[in-house]
Amino acid sequence: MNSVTIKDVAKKAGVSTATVSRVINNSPNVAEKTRQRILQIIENLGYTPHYYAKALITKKTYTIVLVLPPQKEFLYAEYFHRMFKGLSDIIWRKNFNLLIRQLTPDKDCEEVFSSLLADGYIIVAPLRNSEIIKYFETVNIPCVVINARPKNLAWVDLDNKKAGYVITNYLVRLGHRRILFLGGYKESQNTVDRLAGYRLALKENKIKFDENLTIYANYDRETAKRIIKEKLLHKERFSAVFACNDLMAAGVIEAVQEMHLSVPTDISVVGFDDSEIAKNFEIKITTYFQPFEEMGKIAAELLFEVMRGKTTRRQVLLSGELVIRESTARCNY
Amino acid sequence: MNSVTIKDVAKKAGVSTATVSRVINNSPNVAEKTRQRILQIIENLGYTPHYYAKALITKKTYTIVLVLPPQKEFLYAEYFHRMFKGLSDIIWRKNFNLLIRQLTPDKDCEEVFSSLLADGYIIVAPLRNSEIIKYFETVNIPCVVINARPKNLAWVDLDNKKAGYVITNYLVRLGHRRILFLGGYKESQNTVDRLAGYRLALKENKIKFDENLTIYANYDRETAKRIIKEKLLHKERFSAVFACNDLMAAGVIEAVQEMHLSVPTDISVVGFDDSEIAKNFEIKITTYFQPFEEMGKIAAELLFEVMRGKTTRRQVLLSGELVIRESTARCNY
DNA sequence: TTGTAAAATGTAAACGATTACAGAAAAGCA
DNA sequence: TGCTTTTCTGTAATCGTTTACATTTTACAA
Repeated sequence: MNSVTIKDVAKKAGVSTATVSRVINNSPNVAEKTRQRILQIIENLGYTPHYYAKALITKKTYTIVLVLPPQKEFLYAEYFHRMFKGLSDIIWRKNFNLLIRQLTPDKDCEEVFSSLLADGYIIVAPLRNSEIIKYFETVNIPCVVINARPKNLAWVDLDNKKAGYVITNYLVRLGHRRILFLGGYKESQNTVDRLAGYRLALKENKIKFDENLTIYANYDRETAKRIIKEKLLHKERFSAVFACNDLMAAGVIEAVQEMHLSVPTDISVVGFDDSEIAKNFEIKITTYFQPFEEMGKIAAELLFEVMRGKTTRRQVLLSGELVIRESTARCNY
Repeated sequence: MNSVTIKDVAKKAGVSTATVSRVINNSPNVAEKTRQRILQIIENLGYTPHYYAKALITKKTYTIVLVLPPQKEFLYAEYFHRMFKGLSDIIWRKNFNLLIRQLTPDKDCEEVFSSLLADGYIIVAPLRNSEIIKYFETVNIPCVVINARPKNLAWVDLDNKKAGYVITNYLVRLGHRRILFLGGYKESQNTVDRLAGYRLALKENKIKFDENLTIYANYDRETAKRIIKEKLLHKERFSAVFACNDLMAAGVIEAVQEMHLSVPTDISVVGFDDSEIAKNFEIKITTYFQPFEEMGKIAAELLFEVMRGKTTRRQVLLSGELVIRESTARCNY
């Protein structure tokens, strides 16, 4: 590999490695003439310091690890990519390296991390009761969590309750009273919080909460489709669906259409995320924009703050925005 | 960070660091009793070897660098994610680290790489005349290139000429004779090769190549839309469009519809990539599936072969597959 | 010219591991 | 028992840097 070392440079320049090291690190105490000469030699030899050797002694790796949750689909998910864009921008701009690691369900996290040297960690959407969070809560290594809110760590997250509230309120103002809440996983914190917002909005509008109108489809399009079809078959009455992602919203629309009803005339549908499918589906889907890119960006910035020791637990709650498209309309009964 | 070192273990066990090192590395020459005792102590102390120190001496980093081209949009692109999935699967399974780096237009590549120690590199879609390729062609560091075909390096790529041929042939067999070729960038090798396939198919079918039917829209949806509208306004005659990605195909469909024509009745449209938009667009788009995930997977496997010194320039050409959906039909005039 | 302070450079230990070589302990054998 | 062979363990150099401290060189004043 890169086999020219500081010693080669030193020898060629007729100085000690210490001096070379000093010019590399811009130490002030080195004669201008020497500095120029050494710089020239470095250039000629094509020398670059050995990252690991340097890290070994300075204990700075200039590496950030991005830790992803173990779900297989995660790497395909659009929100991940948008977040990644935000993150990487900041990290690369600072000339840090970015190392990615997806957790596996089996592997003990400590084993993975203690051998994965880095200056900081960004942990994305950890599972509930995830080992990693516990690990980072104890070890005092700089880290920032995205989409989870551990008490003692820095994090950035979407205000899901507010989002649920905004969406529901919007539908209510369109005249809808029987709004079906279509969650992801029942235990997913995102879903739980959005449901809370949904219920709050209902309450404020004096609409009674109906348990039959809360169902879960694991963020999966096909599941959503199946469930909604069943509901319609069983004559469950609702005039609007609030789906916890756009994929499920698409499934809902398909289901409605296959039951010979129409969106939005008969049933209004709202998605979540503002992903590509919402923009391009045959009926453009009304949805709630999540600022993923900004989340990534903020997480990275926050991490650098944590690494500088400025803070260890600044916690940032972001808002998204309702994007109204074609899948929602006034309730007409 | 992880501050328990091999010395701590050695001291606690009352042996030398050499012995501890031997048990860590499963050297056979260590008494079973000692091994067990040391293993126990390692466990208790939560010791893990320092990655960088180890790398420094063994010259193995267990790290692969994924090098991305400098286009900003790249990180958003769906094909990147699919590829990434294929890659990362293999790399993580082998317990290697995956480091991602996007090139910047300004930064000199050598500077970036010589300080970025790793065992191997995967270079994705390098720009024509890219510095990196030249660099890797000279330095003899294990690497594999995706979507480019440098003579002296290992690579994996799609057979774009064949793809162009297959698509064009399909359209011809539907009765289309005036097929508009909508390329990405004029200089992009992908576009060039697909165009070659297109021309070959025309030739074999005795259809004269018409220069006016070859245009470029930079892989951009809006540009495609604008250009097609213009063509239609100027009464350019064509019954089918072969677009070099699905995004442009979507733009084409929009243009056609806005000119009060219909897809596929009046004009057939074929996209490329088989991305989400092709599956979900209001008219499901006929397209050419690119096996991105497989490409990533093969690239990673190939890289490991190269690293083992088995080969340095195995070159793999993959085929995709035509996916017929709703945007194409028989030519009816 | 000499003395002193400041600036430049060198020496050597350290970072946390591995490993060739040497030395000690154990085992095998007569 | 003593000698040889095998197995186990320790010593110390090494990887490529940085940096505290020591030393040399330079600059300047008297």
